[in-house]
Amino acid sequence: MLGGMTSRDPQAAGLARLAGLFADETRAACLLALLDGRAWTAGELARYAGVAASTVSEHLGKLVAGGLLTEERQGRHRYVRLADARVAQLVEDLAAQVPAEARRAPRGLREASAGSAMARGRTCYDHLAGRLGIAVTDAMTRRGLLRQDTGFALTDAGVEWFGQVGIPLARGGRRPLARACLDWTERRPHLAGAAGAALCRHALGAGWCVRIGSGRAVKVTAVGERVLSEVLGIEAGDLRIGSG
Amino acid sequence: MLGGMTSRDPQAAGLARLAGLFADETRAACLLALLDGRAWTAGELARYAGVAASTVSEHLGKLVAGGLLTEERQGRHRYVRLADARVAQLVEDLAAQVPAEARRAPRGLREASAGSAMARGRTCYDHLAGRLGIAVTDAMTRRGLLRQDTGFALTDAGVEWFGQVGIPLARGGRRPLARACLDWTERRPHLAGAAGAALCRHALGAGWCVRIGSGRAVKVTAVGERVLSEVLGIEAGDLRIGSG
DNA sequence: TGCATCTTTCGGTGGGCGCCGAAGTGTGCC
DNA sequence: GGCACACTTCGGCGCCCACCGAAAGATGCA
Repeated sequence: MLGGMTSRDPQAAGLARLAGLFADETRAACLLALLDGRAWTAGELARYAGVAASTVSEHLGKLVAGGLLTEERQGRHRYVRLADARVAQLVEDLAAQVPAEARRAPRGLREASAGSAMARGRTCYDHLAGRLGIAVTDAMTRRGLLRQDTGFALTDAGVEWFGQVGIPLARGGRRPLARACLDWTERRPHLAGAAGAALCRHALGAGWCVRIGSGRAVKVTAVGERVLSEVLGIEAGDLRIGSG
Repeated sequence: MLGGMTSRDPQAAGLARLAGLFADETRAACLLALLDGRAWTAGELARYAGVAASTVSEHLGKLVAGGLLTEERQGRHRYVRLADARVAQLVEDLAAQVPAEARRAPRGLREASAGSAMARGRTCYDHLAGRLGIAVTDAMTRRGLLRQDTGFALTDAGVEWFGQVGIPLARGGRRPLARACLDWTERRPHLAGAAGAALCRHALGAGWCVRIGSGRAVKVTAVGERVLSEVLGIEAGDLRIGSG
């Protein structure tokens, strides 16, 4: 539309341009893959998306130019990652609005197994998601550390809890401390924001859970089961609610 | 890409399809116009967007089919509106991410005057925005009715305040009571969600403010100034902060 | 019934863009 | 130096889609 002309409505033009970055299946697949919060090389994304390397190279150029990704060159590799938490949130928000029809039962055994592991626990950019994320969020709400009835915020007891457990909360940053992330497999909100990121970082650092393979899936360790039971009252059964 | 073939990644395909609905300047302009929360006819949108009626007709068909709009036929008119608050939120979220470069000083005097009125106060789907929305949100935070330091939620005092002022809060619905909406002119969060909608509805119903013309802009009345001063301690000057 | 208004359908046109393979550039390794 | 590898650039192809005007369909009004 409107060839080289300047646009009549800059806001609409900007919105259309931004949305256009998501409006291609290959680019969308890349963005969803990058939602694991880590850096991927161009070649990995090309294989993942099933297109030629040259194709993904052009896509990454657009995504970087559009501010959605940042890149880091290391030798002959081009690493890209989501630019920041706001971009991750945008991807999540859009993905959460995708009509449910798009979810389809996995085909093979391997795929089904991987899907099940993902459903149990995974990271969503920088916080915990899946049934693990929900269990943590619910437990915090049950114990009065988080309130979801009038919005979504940590309580004073919740802030204190982070200190007691030994997780430092960086307050004062521009990022909200607590925010709801609506996951697209479980359809329930779970803890995101600076507190969610700190919790996830600590959980991985302290060995409460470990990453499975190279993907987003995480698994609660024996240590993790004990600690989660102690500090939040989460029992192992709570992680298996709704099919295993 | 991938002609009639079924897609390899349904999630990515769904995301791309959804984003594609926003990825056209004319459709984006329609969605932004509809962010006033009211129903527009196809002809109004065509004139607004500056395209032929036949063109907008096709666009509306796609937006309705995609679930972003609902339509209501009345005689020879086709009224469309945003499907629900979730869609409105999605439009807001995307618009808020548009790089600031897209905002440009208005050209004519008429346009500048309209822009100024919009900046002072307006509705954003179903809640108050602009400097009015910010003033209300800040005042509620200052008075301990809303907490933004650990997330975004009404406090118990805030829930009580709604009752005292005579604004019924429909709790228990699936929609969160309080939610932050990041406006794209003021770059600060203001109150959205069920409570924000109830407050806006009451403010218009009780004559605290009135709509200006046919657009989104609203103006605080004399009654409104008095009431806002009484119940939230907002003085008239608070609405003029940051250029008038 | 006849006319005006709002909307939709259809055919045609042009441009944008996603895709690929081949060739080119830069880097690491032996 | 020479080879392998990761990525980029380029040319070309084909499809999709936003656009318009003309004509048809639907509705309200006189």
